[in-house]
Amino acid sequence: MHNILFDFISKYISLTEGEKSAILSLDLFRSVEKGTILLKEGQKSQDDYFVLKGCIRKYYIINGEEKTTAFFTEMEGLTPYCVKYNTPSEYFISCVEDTILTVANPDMGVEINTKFPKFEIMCRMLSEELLAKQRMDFDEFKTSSPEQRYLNLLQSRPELIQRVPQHQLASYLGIKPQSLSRLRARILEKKS
Amino acid sequence: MHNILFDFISKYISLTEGEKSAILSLDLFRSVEKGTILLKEGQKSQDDYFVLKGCIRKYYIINGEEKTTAFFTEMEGLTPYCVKYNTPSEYFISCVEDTILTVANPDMGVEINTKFPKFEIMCRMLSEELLAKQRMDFDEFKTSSPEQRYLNLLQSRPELIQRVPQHQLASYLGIKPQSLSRLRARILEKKS
DNA sequence: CGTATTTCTTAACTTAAGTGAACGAGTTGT
DNA sequence: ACAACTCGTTCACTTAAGTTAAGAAATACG
Repeated sequence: MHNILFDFISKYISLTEGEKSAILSLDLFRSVEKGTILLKEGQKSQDDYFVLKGCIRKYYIINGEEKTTAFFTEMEGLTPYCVKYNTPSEYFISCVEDTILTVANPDMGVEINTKFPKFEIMCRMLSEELLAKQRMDFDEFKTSSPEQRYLNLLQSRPELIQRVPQHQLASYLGIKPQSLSRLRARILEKKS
Repeated sequence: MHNILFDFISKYISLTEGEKSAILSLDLFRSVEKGTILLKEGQKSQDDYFVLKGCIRKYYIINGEEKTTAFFTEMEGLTPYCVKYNTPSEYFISCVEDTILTVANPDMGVEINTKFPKFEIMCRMLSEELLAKQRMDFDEFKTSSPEQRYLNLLQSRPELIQRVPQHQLASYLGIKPQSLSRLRARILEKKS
């Protein structure tokens, strides 16, 4: 389990054994059951998440309807907006599957960053990378039709379509479940 | 002009006079005419932009059609994807208005970050902030209809609607210019 | 100036997504 | 084993965006 985290970190910086044990001493690892809600709308939280195994989902409830805006799977992390700005959360986070993740809070971040300046560098690299990726994803979303977005997802994260219920996938694509069904039927028809 | 940049930086870290002159010695400032294309599709570039005054636009050309995905105005910065990954650019960047901006490259960043570690911290803070904002914007886009997105933009960046041609705004909202016209007419009708 | 070009709007028609309802398959709980 | 629920699909109908075309308004330019 720990190795998954250290393998990930090693993509950015190299760690000494001392640094590794400093991280382990923080006791970050959590195992969470499918369906567990990690964060609720209106709640204040200081927890950052990083998924080691499994899948978590971010969603809003708008006019009584769930609107899923993101899935985080292996090697993906999430700092909820409410953590950065210490405001009540606007959205929910729940586990799509049984999930193993790390839970950190900003205090730990500050502590680690002060002790080991290279973490500061890693955090910058990681944020910059995620920002670039996020902007790409946003651009792709804006410039595509729902059908194209579904086909893109089929290319880029085919496993997600298997792991996640259709109605959550639909709202992730910005459409209703019925439209996703229809759209898939349309694609099948075109192929034949 | 310099003060705009230093005021911005001072939101994150405080600078000594020595640090300020180190920045000024890099000769970052550029004045660019409306219509100038700063980056073309297919081109490799090492330039980061930060807008001090004016407005720049990022757009793709897909099937011969311009698809605008972002506008950057005062106090907003952009590191093109192709800079981070040293690949040919997938999009264009051009000036919507006469614009004053800073142009930096990663080497300067490395130089400054090594000399003044607090820049590293500022870069992390800035990236994290932009990432959080970007995710909020994406969520809002996904969870809204085109009409709602237009109304949101009217709230959040009213000046942009004045500064930018309608057809560019339309594609920024993910629709065709004709649909934007119609949608605006519809809103006016509702009000009365 | 006046002409050319770009930009915005309007209209008629097509296509696709939203809505409400119904149905069957699969799951949960008792 | 049965009832209750969730989930995905389908259908008929409504609404809004895409498409094509035309014309008005604003802008650029010789």
